[in-house]
Amino acid sequence: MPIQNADIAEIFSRVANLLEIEGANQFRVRAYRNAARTVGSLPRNAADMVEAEEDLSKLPGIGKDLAGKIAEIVKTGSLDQLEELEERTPAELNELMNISGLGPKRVSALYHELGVTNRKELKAAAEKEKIRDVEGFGKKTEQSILEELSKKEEGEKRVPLMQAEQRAAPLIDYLKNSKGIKKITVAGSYRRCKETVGDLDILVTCKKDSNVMDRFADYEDVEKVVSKGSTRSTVVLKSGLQVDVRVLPQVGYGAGLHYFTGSKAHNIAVRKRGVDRKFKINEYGVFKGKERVAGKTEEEVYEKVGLPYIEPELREDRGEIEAAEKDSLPNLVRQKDIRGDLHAHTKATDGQASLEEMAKAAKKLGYDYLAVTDHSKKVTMAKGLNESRLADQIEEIDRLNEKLDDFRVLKGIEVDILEDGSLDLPDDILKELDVRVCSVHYSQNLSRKKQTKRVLKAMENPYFNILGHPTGRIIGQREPYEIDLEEIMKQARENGCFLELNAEPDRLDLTDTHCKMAKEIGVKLAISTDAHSTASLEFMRFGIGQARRGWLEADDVLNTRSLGDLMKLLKRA
DNA sequence: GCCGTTTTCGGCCCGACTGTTTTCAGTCG
Repeated sequence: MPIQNADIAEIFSRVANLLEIEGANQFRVRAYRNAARTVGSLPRNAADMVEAEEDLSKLPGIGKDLAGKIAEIVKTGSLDQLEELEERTPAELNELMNISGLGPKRVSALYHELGVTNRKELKAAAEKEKIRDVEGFGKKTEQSILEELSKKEEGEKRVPLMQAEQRAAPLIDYLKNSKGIKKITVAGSYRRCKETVGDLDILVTCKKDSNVMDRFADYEDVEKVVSKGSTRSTVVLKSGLQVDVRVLPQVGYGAGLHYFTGSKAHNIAVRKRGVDRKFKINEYGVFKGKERVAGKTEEEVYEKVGLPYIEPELREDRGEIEAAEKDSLPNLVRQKDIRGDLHAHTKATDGQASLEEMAKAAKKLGYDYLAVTDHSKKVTMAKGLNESRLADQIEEIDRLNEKLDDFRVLKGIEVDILEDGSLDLPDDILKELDVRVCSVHYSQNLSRKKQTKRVLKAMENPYFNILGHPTGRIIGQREPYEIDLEEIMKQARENGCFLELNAEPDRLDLTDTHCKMAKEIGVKLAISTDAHSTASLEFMRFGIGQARRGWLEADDVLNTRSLGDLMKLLKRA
């Protein structure tokens, strides 16, 4: 299998960690971290770019040296430099860096003073009370290391955005009732609509005598108060989610909001522009010397560094600064651009609501159309439809459409793509439909080559419209299946097919970088909820967030089209 | 290691909180 961008990112990240433990120049370390991030979120395969002999040193933060290293990794699958580093410094130390409270200096000290190289040895050293004797450590640090180690070793503690929403809402309501509260906002990756959220950053402006910090620490769902100060406090909730509250002065609210919305990489890039213009930018404002010259709004902050306002979803330092500079930022798709939903289930298969209930709920959301796309027969677990039951549903939809004003239920199916690339229902029934979402549900573990071939074959069918949940991943539960999306997207564009951005919060399939890839290739996406109930039609907002993170504009999205235009686009050939 | 309407060398974002100190290093975001 060709080297993936994530593999390259992982190697650079390990190099950065080991260099840092060895005490290398911090800016050199940062260069590797930046490279890991840049390559990891590249909308194209770096391996293909190397193959095509493109100049990788044109990428931001990638110079001649790192470009050469990327090529080396692509060609050999490894990096000599990393192997040399690992001969000097145990690779296992990487895992110790993930323990909260341990950074490069402490990991290095533990290794050199006590010979600790992994969690097990660290635990033994802590239990024998050896850590407290190392310079710079003490009893408390030793104790907190033991606490961290006793936690279940979870790789990633990030939670899906929807879960974060559910934790945030009651906490915000509670904090609003503190004394002297003026404004309260959730910033961080939550505001950037990232698919998963590592912690909640809550910003507060309030009067001087507010009790918000005390109240925060007393919140009933708090498991542990990590730190508590007058402007910043951190707790861990019983669910394991970390929450930070920061108190900001009103005059610098925009600067604070900008600062705590991040991303870190975006902030660094903006602050650097500030330095170039002799400004200092921090969470309190934009300063010239000691004088605050801006910061009441985010717009002011951008204006001072010579940029137009940049939407939170774009703030990842993935080219948005450069685009802003050239005044070529995308005009991001909005919820109100969406005219309908193209993937929904009913009671006929595994949905919870009737056809009519689903249609009425969609109409209530202001849509013009809803495609009913129940499963096909292969999905027996969900009582998938065979030819005759689908024919019955088609008639039922005709009858319903006669009753509905200004709204159209589209006849559809979520038809399985079988292992040989054929579709699970014959053409003579598929041709009776308005829209066919084609999905892989079985044989997900084929090789990359076979899986890609399977979907490419399916797209040859003239009734193939939209590839449903294109990678099959379920966040935190199921890895995406191996598939060459770049090739699929190019073929989809040629064949007049589309890909779905499944808005279900545990799927969000495609990712933000996939969306950007689709835009660059020129294939349109359908943002669809895959709703199995009337309530889940509202998952559209998560899909919109993801699409915005992928730089999509209304024109890049299939279901921003009027019914008439949509029907034309769905007719292939 | 990267990068350049101040620069091809000398810079590289900024502040809060904690614990171990006795003025600050380390970590985190």
